[in-house]
Amino acid sequence: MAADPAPSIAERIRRDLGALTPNERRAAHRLLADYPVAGLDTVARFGKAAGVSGPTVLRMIAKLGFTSYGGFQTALRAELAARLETPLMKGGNVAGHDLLALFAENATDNIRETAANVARDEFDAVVRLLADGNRPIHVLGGRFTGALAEYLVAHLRVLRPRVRRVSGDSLNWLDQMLDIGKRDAVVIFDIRRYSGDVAAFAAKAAKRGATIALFTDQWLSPVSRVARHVLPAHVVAPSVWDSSAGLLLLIEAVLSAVARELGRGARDRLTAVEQLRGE
Amino acid sequence: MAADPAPSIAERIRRDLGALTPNERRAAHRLLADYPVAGLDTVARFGKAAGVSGPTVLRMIAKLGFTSYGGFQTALRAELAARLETPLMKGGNVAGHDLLALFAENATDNIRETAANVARDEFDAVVRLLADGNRPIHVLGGRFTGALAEYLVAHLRVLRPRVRRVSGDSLNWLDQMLDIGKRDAVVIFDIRRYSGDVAAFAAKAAKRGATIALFTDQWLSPVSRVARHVLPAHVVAPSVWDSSAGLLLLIEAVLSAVARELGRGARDRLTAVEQLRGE
DNA sequence: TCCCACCTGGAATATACGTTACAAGAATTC
DNA sequence: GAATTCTTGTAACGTATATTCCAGGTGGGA
Repeated sequence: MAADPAPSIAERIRRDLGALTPNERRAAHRLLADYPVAGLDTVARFGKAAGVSGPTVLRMIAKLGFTSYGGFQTALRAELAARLETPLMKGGNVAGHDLLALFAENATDNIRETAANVARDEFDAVVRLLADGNRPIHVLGGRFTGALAEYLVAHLRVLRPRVRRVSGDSLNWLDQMLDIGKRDAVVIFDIRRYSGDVAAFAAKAAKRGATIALFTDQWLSPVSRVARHVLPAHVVAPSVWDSSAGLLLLIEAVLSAVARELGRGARDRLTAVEQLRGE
Repeated sequence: MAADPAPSIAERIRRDLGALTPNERRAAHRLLADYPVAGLDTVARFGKAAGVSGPTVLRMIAKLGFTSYGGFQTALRAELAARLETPLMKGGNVAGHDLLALFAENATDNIRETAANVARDEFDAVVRLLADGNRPIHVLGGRFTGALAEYLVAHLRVLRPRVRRVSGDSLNWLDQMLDIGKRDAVVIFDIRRYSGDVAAFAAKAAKRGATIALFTDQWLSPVSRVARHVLPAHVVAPSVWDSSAGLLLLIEAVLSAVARELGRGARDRLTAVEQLRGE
């Protein structure tokens, strides 16, 4: 009930995320995505789950201010105990059998969780990346996330030039890979079940030196291992499929922030586009 | 979600409590009292907290059917992860009112308003329309809503045949109009600023006798005049553009309802598709 | 009262684990 | 393009930990 005065470990991670090295950040993301269970495992298994080595995990822990892994785990356990103490029954089922109301409730949960778990540094970094008008942007989505990729592209194109959606089937992707180099940014959408094709594309792009930003679910697509920035959304839904509400939140918030970052330049461009359309 | 079929560790303890020796029982009670955190500590500390020795703890664990303390802890962690998966604020509230939090709040508002204002009869009618597998479906979106159209199509295609997205620019639409007749259903996405092209397409399709379902904003696109069913969403956002969160809610809820309506048929189709993909 | 079966914890042991040192590689700066 | 700093994983190390063994203790039955 009462907000703890001392910053929780999760908060500390989000705050210090900027001071971490890329692989350390990967480990931190893994912890946030599977919080706090991932941290209760052994160093070796924790590292393996995050795709980094044990020492990297320990360095991450050290930068958070813990002198030993044991102390870190003790803190996690204490936090967990405090949390589990308060009954976690979330207010009884108000939804009843109204499907729409049920979905609305679920979507708001996902959105709240997503907003709470995204590291602000990562968010800002992605915004800066997309707001760099000189840097070419390539956006790729999977089967269902392709629509989200299109959503992002349709809006981003209005704000800035050099935005391209990587489209067609996976065989054509490779052709489009030729244009990707060190200065390019690649935005990937990938939620479970993760697409092998998308992961392969991301890996190749990373190898070519491109900066990769990943929109994924809370369990993190394997692409997270090669991604420079990761924005995880909660996606669980009472349905056959997961819900994209959290991802959409991230996209819309990023777009708005990019527009603000670009300022007047984007506005001019926006009105110019409108004018062209009007004719 | 679904209650796990395997008995939880806590249940196992309660069941086997009679078979335990007095001190083993003390350890078991300690675990139940501080579940599952106590069991994630070291054997020595666990024992000390319960007032018994390490070996006693291990014998207790062994009687529960675990061959090693490590295995026991792994089981506890797995159980904990499953339990925490259900929405539950991770790591407390995020400090400060940042952009993401602002958007999250706004999105939840939109979603709540949308759910409150959609007529349930209309919702059900749209679901029945889309669940009619014999009726061809044509889906059309505007510049920004095109992505939402694609989202709907990508999912609906898995559930049923005869789903087509009306794509390309507005000149090509007319060609695709030829296939549309009295038995066809046309799904239109249109939010402000409303597209004249889309409205024209909808009017023509209506004239040909097609049944039109419209996803729009709270002020209603002019298409609503020719539409048979209208689902309005709230879209206001603190940004350059409106938010599609409410529309996405409607889409996902409709999809889930259609899946339920189609029942086993859709499931079979869904698994068949997955199998094809697997090859 | 003695005996026996069963608990129980202390101490020894083997192992898994956290930790540290180091060298190779990547990124950055001049 | 070269030099330097930063980043990262491998391998060796020492320690904390789980595990085993055994002796002391306890309670119940003849």
